[in-house]
Amino acid sequence: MKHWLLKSEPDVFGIDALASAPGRTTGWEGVRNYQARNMLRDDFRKGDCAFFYHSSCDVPGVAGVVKVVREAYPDPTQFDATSEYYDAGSTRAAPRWFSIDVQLERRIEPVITLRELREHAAGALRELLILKRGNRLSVTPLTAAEWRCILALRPAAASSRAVQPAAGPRTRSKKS
DNA sequence: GCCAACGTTGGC
DNA sequence: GCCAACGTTGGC
Repeated sequence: MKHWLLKSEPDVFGIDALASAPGRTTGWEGVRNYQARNMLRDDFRKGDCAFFYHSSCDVPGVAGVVKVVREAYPDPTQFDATSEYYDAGSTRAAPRWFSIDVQLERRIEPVITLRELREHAAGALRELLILKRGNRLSVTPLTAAEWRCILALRPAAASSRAVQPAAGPRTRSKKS
């Protein structure tokens, strides 16, 4: 099983939108970068896990965990003349862009911020692609070790018997 | 709004 | 194939 990080702008489609989508599932549409397209088309497998990352917003960071529930298929928005992702140069016979479907596994609350990820930039997340200078790809792979390291920043409550809350002020009021 | 770092485009 | 111009991304 592979691990991924998928960026989305919460103003366009965020974790709230995914949580309220039918089946908590969405098509990952609108990717218009060839390198990202190649990964979606060739490398994503049913059952792969991905982080849902909020970008271009007040608090950039990892907002949830999703699972790939459908492998690559032609991105329908490329054929939709009313869509901002419309691509007149693409045909149904030879589609240029591809989507996958992902389902929300769990939210991560509070969001694991980019700042927080950077605290590990000299250590376990040294090679994490989104921390590399200038990496703007909206789809990037992670190693299993990177995946575990990030997940360990917000252990799932149900899976650990007595996780010590992080030291510091308790300002959270969210229920789990 | 700024700006660095990319990717894409198009002339040659 | 080269490369300058341009557009986009995305954090700050």
